[in-house]
Amino acid sequence: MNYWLMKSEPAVFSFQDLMKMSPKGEIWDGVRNYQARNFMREMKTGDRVLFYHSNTSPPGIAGIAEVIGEVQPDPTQFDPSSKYYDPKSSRDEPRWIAVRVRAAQELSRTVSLHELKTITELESMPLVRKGNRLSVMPVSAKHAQIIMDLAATVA
DNA sequence: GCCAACGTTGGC
DNA sequence: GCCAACGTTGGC
Repeated sequence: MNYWLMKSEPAVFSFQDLMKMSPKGEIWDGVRNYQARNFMREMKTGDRVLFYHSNTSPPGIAGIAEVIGEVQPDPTQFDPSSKYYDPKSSRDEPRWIAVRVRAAQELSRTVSLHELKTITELESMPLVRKGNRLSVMPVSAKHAQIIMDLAATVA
């Protein structure tokens, strides 16, 4: 079982929104970055996802989600009415993929980016590095555990 | 709203 | 293949 981090703007889709979708979860589509896509390809059922709220105040880890089902072609790439439509993609050779996730664990509090930046052991996390814009990234089991332990403590 | 960082596009 | 121009992300 591997850990990942995925970013979402809570004004668009929040962890609370995902919880409302239980137990079916929601398809995570619209990823249009090759590096992020390549990470998604490695996702397996049961993998855990740190659900990160971006573009909000404060940004931070809002909950834990879980990958369910296999990685699949992102249906929005074939839909001309979707803002994620990609005319260069084809059903024979889909360019983009999506994955279904569901809420797995509610955290007792959000762990803010600011707080993560104060933890020495998390210095090597891409997330806390300046200028990082990747929306999907792997997280080591050790880092994931540190973050979940943090969430269980009082801020 | 600002802007740094980064990815993509396309002319050459 | 280079790189300027442009668009997007996302913290602040």
